[in-house]
Formats: sequence, structure tokens, C-alpha cells
Amino acid sequence: MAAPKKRRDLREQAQRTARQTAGECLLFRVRALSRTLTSLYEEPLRPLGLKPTQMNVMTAIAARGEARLSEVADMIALEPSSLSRIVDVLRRNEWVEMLPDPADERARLVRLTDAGAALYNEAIPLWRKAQARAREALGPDGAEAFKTLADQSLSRRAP
Amino acid sequence: MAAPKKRRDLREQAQRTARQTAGECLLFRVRALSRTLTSLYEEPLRPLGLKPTQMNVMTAIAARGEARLSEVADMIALEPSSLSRIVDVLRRNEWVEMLPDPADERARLVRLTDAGAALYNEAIPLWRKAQARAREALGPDGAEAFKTLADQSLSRRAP
DNA sequence: CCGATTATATTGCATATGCAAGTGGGCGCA
DNA sequence: TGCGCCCACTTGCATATGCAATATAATCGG
Repeated sequence: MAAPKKRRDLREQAQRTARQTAGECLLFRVRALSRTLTSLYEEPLRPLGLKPTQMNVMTAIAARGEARLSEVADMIALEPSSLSRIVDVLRRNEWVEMLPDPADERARLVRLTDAGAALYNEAIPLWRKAQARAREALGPDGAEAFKTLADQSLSRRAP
Repeated sequence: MAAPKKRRDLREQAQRTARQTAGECLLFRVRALSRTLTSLYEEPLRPLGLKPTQMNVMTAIAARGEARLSEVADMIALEPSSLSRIVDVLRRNEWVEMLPDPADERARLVRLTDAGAALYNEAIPLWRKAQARAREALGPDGAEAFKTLADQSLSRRAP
């Protein structure tokens, strides 16, 4: 084949496979959904200055009362390095505080401050609004189906 | 109630609602799933120096052959500002190029370069591996269910 | 008890993402 | 025609995210 023809084939093949890929890719779908749902949750929380990601981290911390960073990272399937930065922001806002772990000097325990707990309680009703909108966006059946499959997939991960 | 008691109540309530929220939040689930699936796709693509997000953008561009940035942004539910930076990276790598849109001087058309098309074709078999692993991670039924609900939710978005 | 290995967290670097603001080109209507 | 408004992008700023490398502490074998 001559070079000009090869070049055209390359592009034509890319176009064909791209159309197929676009119609199937699971990653594209989960990322796109993540973006659209994120904005649903961001909006009601904005007045509090609290981002959904931060709220997710606070949820994990609050659920335990007090926890190691590594525990929190495991709970929410987040790399420790990412968690580290998010907790930085939460600390700057004085919504969480860190204590030494008496059992291990490498580790640090995090917990909500009083201000953090108060903020969290304020955030809950706003979260409920967002959650309701997300349920609508997925359709009631879709939301339940999604929750089930996500929980299965996330719990199967790790060992 | 005395102040000390109020403080304890605050934290107790936060803990109770946090446990409930952790068990229900759809956003947490979609973001966690997005993170775990992203790493599944990142690994096989790494040797090419291509990130999954970039591949998603190239897929949208390649599927059209040539498209306005705003069209691409709509196709993949991405803010124009975000797309702008991703396309910057693709241009630095000379995987895509921009042309003026003869119909509108504000707009710009993007398309794959020859190198970009070649890379894209190389990426496809690696993407298939990743897609297969993602399907496994979600379970075969889960993967289909997810695809269906994501497509519905994403198409219902916009008007 | 020491040295090698492992575990916990942080930091440097690069990309991903969105909002707000800015730039400049179309477009309708008086 | 020209002014005001809308549209397509880009940029500044801040957060989100992960990998690789680092510092420090625990732990396990010998």
C-alpha cells in the first residue's frame, strides 16, 4: 500500500473503532455520571462552603468517631496521598483535627471538631435534597440497581 | 441543656447520621467506582503514555472525524473549560490538531493527527483488556445494568 | 538486640475538573 | 449601521486524584 492510502486507512479505522468504543466504554460512563452527579450535590452544599468530596471524607471519619487515616482511605477506596490533601483542607477549615495514635507513632487519628460536627449536621438536610435529585436523575429503579452493583463491586475489592 | 452536653449531642448525632449517610450516598458510590475503574483502565494504557480521560476525549473526536470543541464537550458531558485543558495536553503530544472553523471564527475544529490515529488504534486492544476487567469487577449483570442506567441518565441530561 | 523489610503518612509532580471572569466573534433589532 | 446580547473558547484559581519518592516507625528473623 502506498503511504497516502495507509494514512487514510488509519483514520478510517480509528473512526470505526471509536464509534464502537464510545457506545460501550464503561469507564466513560462512570466518569461522566460522576461528573453530572457531583454537580447535583455541589449545588445545595455550596452555601456551607463544603464540597461533596470533603463531605464524603467527613462521613467516613464521623461514622467511626475517630479513625486512622489509613482506615479512612480503605473505607472510601481512596489513595492515602489523596486523602492526605483532602484532610489538609478540612484541617485548614478546622472541621477536623488530628491526634497522635498512642498505639502507633507513625499513624495519626482524625476526628471531627465541634465546628466540624455542627457543620456536618447542617449539611445533612442539604445532602438529602441532593440525594433525592440524584435518585431522580438515575430513575428510582436505576438508583437502586446502581447502589446494589456498586456495593458489590466495592466490597469485592481489596483482598 | 448545658453546653458540655450539647457538644456531646452534636457529635453523637453526627455519628448516627454519618453511618446512615455512608450506607446510602449515591455520590460516594459513583465516585469510588470511578476511582477504582479508572485505575483498571490506566494500567494497560500506561505503556502508551495515554490516560483514560485523554482516550475518552480522543474517542469522541475520532467518532466525528472532526468536531467543534463545544460539540465534543456536549458529547461527553464535560465542561468546556475542562475540555480545553485536556485538549492542550493532546496537542502538546501532537495527537490532535486544531483548525479554524470556516463557518464561525469563534469556534475551532479538532481532529486526530496521523500520529494520534495510529496511537488510538494501538490503544484499542489495550482498552478491550481493561473493559473486560471492568466487566469482571462489576459482574456481567452489573456491567449491563450499569451501562443501561448510565446511558438513560446521561441522555436524559441537557434539554 | 540489630538489620532488612514492611507499614503510615507526606510531598513533588502531573493531570482532571469546575466556577468565574475575560476575550473576541456572531447576531438581532432599533 | 451600530449597540447590546449571546456564544465559543481560554485563563486564573482552587480542589481532586494518583504515582513515585521520601521520612519515620514498627516488626520480624536471626
